Amino acid sequence: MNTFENLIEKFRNRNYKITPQRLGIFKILEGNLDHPSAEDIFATIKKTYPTISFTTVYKTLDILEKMGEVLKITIDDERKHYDPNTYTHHHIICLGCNKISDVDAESVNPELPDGILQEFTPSRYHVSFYGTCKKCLSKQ
Amino acid sequence: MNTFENLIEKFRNRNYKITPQRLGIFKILEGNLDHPSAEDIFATIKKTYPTISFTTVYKTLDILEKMGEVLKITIDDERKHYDPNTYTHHHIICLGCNKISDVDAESVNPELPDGILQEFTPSRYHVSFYGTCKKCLSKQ
DNA sequence: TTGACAATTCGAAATGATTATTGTCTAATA
DNA sequence: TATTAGACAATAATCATTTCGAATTGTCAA
Repeated sequence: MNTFENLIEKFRNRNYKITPQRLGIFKILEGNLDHPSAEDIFATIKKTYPTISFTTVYKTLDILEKMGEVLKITIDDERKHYDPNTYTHHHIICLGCNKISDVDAESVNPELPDGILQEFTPSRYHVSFYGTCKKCLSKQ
Repeated sequence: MNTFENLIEKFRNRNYKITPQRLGIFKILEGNLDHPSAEDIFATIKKTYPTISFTTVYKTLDILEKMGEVLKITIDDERKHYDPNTYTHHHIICLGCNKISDVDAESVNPELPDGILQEFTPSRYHVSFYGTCKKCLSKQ
């Protein structure tokens, strides 16, 4: 995702107001590799703005998603996660601790068979790898 | 997934009772390539068993999932879908009509870079291709 | 700097998917 | 036949997410 300043600029251009709550959310997301859920973000920002509401968090994330500045990822059964890294990339999910990590796109190269390409025009794809991380493996 | 008869056998072996409701659900799932949601299944079986409850549908699907006879797929933001095809395979999702279709696994071969393989042991993976199907493409 | 106004906030209540609980019924077994 | 475990439907509960209305606050032009 863009830098903090970049996002402010983009919000201004679209006539979205810059509020301290939104700045707080931008700050949490900037460079964040943890794939936080809405609740994670809410919990974090509550430390700085104890009065912020869940609604504000959801609305801001919604705007960011529609602007293409964050990805809403649907790989967890329980809740959605947000990823400020909008470059094409993939995820590995540890079935032990549920931690989600990034995988660069270049190395992963799934292919669609010709037969399907005649019926379907792909615009993007996403790969989810499920398995066990080193830490969880050693615990077993 | 197994055939209808096969499932009955497996249920018997685990001392799960064979009820007409469950048979109805088995029948709906057998060979089903539509990736129905719990609600889809509920709506269909309601035609045969108007008194069946949502709970029964969820419980049966839950048992089937735990037995490894159906996959619960989490690619739709809104709800979960169930897939009786438990062989490793992938999905294409049309962004126009939301239709989900299968892609055989053999042709798709995503790879994890070595660096990650040292930190993470994958057990399975799933690829979601997003795009537009022929029908929706012609409508544009 | 101020004032007006639309955008934004908050909190409560609503929603929709899913899960848990409960009392009743049924079928298998002793 | 009596006992009992499991399955049923209905209902209530839960949990993430959305919606709503009223109060508040950035923003911009005067």
